[in-house]
Order: sequence, then structure tokens, then C-alpha cells
Amino acid sequence: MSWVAEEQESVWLRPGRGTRGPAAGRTRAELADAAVRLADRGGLEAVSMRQVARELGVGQSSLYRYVASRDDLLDLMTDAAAGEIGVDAPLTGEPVEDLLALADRTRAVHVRHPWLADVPPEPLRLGPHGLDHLEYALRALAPTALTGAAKVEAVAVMNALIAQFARTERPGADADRARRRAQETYLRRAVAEGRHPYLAEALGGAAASGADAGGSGESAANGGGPDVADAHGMFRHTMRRVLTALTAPDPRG
Amino acid sequence: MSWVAEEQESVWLRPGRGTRGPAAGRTRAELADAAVRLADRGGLEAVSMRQVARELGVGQSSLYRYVASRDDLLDLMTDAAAGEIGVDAPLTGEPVEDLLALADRTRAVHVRHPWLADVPPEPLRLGPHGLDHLEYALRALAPTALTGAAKVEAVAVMNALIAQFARTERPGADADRARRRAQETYLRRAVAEGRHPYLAEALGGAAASGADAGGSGESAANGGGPDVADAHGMFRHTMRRVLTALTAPDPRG
DNA sequence: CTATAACTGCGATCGGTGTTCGCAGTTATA
DNA sequence: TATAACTGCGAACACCGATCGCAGTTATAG
Repeated sequence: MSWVAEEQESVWLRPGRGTRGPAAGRTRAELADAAVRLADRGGLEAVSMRQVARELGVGQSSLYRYVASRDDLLDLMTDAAAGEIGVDAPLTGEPVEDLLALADRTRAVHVRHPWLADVPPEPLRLGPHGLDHLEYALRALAPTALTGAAKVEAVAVMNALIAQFARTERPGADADRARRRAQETYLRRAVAEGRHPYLAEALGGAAASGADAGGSGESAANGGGPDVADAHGMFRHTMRRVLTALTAPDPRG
Repeated sequence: MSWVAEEQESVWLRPGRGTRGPAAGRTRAELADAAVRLADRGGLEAVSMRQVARELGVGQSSLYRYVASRDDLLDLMTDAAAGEIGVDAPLTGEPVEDLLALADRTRAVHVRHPWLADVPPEPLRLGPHGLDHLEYALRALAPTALTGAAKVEAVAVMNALIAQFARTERPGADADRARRRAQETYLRRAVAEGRHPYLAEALGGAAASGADAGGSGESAANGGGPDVADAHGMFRHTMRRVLTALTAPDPRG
């Protein structure tokens, strides 16, 4: 990788090619498209350099002419998805409403690309579209009296919750079915033991739901026969509450 | 895997061994300990079956006598961490205060085991300790007028936020340093272009912060010279707000 | 027009991963 | 004592991300 030897390593900072050699057969955008296509079909794990190369009809090692690593490919995919959110909707001036609308559109993208929730969240994964998205959210937060840091954090929390909900509501990847069912079985049996009365009560009507303790939380409001509309309602409801809490003026200053 | 052929697959449902053959040389707990030790040192990626086997001084394939897959090993690790949280603290009866205390203790575990934030969040990753943790949280939420589902969701949101903050504040894994710095460089240059005024303003004093758009959100309040105490304060502040919002009686019913 | 430098595509290959299989050895039961 | 159940594990399989060097192509420099 000659062009990366210098100093900068971000995919987005890489300059266009020189004029010397033959033109590259594909675009980075084509790379991203192929990867997204694969991920939409088979999940993030289906996105291997070999698979992407086959999808594009090129040799595997050729991919490294466009991208320095698989992680860069994930950057491309993530930003492509961010580009689907759309940041042209006019703002009403009501931060909570505007962010809620943005959250809804982001959620839609997550539904379309369930693998988004599986992309390992790096501390800073912002491409051009990601920047636009963040800018839009900050613009929506402008009427607020929050600190810059607080605003950024509010957006981060919002996005974290969106990913959280997206994970919860996703259909289940066929392969995980067995595992998921097994874990539900365990939950049911453990609750049946009778040593978790509050849990038993909370799960009362619905079948299986849960939130893992140590890691990132998970929950599911489904089990018996939930309709998506209800899930969406739950999403909007919870999100509005959290956004209201986050955008309220800070009593400490 | 004879014992798994039947039906159930969860690690936690697997019965004790029969009395026929020689006793197993290690415990599942020892497995978990070794894995946790490795993860504490080198991150989640350091936890490979080969490494764990070497750490234990056994052959690699022997691990599959204790565990059906690497994912089961992650279950063991996660639940071991969940066991460190502690659910013996008495409840005050104030849901927000109790949950905030619980969140603080959970956060401490995340600080001690930064890899927790990297464990792929499955829809249902609850071991025995995870169940106890959830039960404790639900008990804290008992005075509330929330639905069972709403309570579970509140806990899930809380855990998601904890993981979010944990990711934000973690030191940076040495190997990612270069990548991280590169991305900060990109952010700085992009902002310097002048086409993201709100972003520029929000990042005003501090150096680099961000929240990715498509995937799960990320943020960083650090940059110039932040102290951990401030981060902790930010954590408690945000958490209290969100918890207050989530536990307030639902106007819809 | 030629030489050269820059660029592309890619086969071969390396070290690593999770997982499976079958075999030798061990132990308690029948 | 024979057998069934269990353990540990070496060897192997298929896949993974990444690297290296080479042949072929193209625009520029002399």
C-alpha cells in the first residue's frame, strides 16, 4: 500500500489516483454497494474480502487497491447507510420533534440494513455522510441551551438507543434461531424455578424478554404475537422521553 | 458433542457429567476465568480457543468438552462479569436512586473489563448472574407504575447507555491508536472546510468528539485534557435524567 | 519514439481462526 | 471381567484477513 505509507490512514483522506497507470476497474462506491448487498442478504459475517471480491468479479487481493483493510470496508458501508438517512428535511425548531423525526428515519435505515447494529462501534466512525448527519442533528439541537459536548453526547445516546431497538426488533438470522430458542427455554425454566418473582411478574403475559446484565443491554417486547406497529410505538415513546430528558436545560448550569 | 445432540443447547441447561468416565480436569468456571484473564489483558480478540487452551494448559479441542462453541464461552465470560456487579445492596425504595447506584456498580465492572462493551449483544444473553441482576433491577422498579415490558425495556436502555459510556471512556487499545488518530485528523480537516458550522461550534473547545450516524452511536467528551471525575459526573447526570424520564408514569396509561 | 515511473489486477501464500473427527486412555457400573 | 461412558487431544478442514511479487497497462519525461 504505497498511498498509505505516508501518514494519513483514513479511507476518506485518501487522495484520488494519479494519472499514470491504467484506470481502476471499480469504484469505492461499487465496493461499498457490493458489500452492502452481501450484508443485506447474509448479515455482516457474509461480508468477507473473498465474498465481496466474488460479488464484484475481481480477485480477492485486488480489493486492497481500494481499501486498506476490512475495517475500511465497514467504514464505507456504514457511511453509505448514513447517506440513506437523508438530511434535507426542514427543521421545525422544536429540537425534540426534529430529533424524533431524524430518529425515525434512522430507524428505517436500520430496518433496511439490519447488519448496521452489528458494526463494531468504533470511537469515531464518521464518513462524509456521517458528518452531514451529525451536523443536521446538531442544527436541530441549536435552540437548546446545552453545551457542545452535551449536544454531541445527546446524539450519541440517541444513536445508541436506535441501534438497541433495531437489534431487539430484528427478525432473527435463521442460524441464531436455535440458539435463541435454547436461551428462551433456559429463561423460562429459570423463571419457573420461582426464585425470581419480579422477573416472573414482568414477563407475565408476553413469553420471553430480557436484558443482559454485564454487556450491552438487550430487550424484547415480543414473544406471543406482537405487531410491528406496537414496537414502533414503543420506540417513539421511549425515544421521546429520553430526548426530552436530554434536551432539557441543565439545572447545574 | 453427545450431550448436546438431544435438544437443549444453552450452556446453562447442560446437566452435570455422568459418573462413568474420568473426572474432567477443569471447571467451566476455570474456563471463564482464563478467558476473562485473556480479555482483560488483550481485549476480546485475544480470546481465541487456542489462546484459552494454552492459558489453561490443555489441548485446544479439549475445550469443546466444556463448551459447545466460542459463543458459549462468551456467555460464560459475560455472566461471570455480571456476577461481579453485586445484587446484595439494600434498596431504598427510590427507583431512580436505586437504579443509579446499580448503574454505577455496573459501570465499575465495565471499567474493570473493557471488553464487555465488545461482546456482540445477542437478543438474549442471560446467565444465572444475569438473571439475578435483572431481577434486582426489576425489584428496584417495583414501586413504579410501569408495565412489565416497560420495566424490562427501561433496564435494557440503562444497560445500553452504560455500555455506550464505557466505550466512550475507554483508554484505546494501542493497536487502534493509529486508526483513531487518523479518523480524528479527517474530522478536523472536514470541519476546517467550513461546511459544518454547527459541528465546528460544538467541538469548539475540545479537540475531537463524534457520533457515528448509521451504526451505534459513539461520542467522546475528551480531547484537550479531561479528567475522569468529569466523565463520571457526566455519566451520573445523563443517567439520572434518562432514568427519571423512563420511570415516570406513562401519560398514555 | 523510447524509457521510465506509476499504477492495476491477481495468484500464491502466510499465519490465524472456529470446529469436527476419531482414537487412545481412564473410570465406574453391570 | 466386560462394557459403556467419559476425557483429552493430535490432526485435519474450511475459512479468514492480509502480504508479496510479478505481469501487464498507461501516461508522462526525455
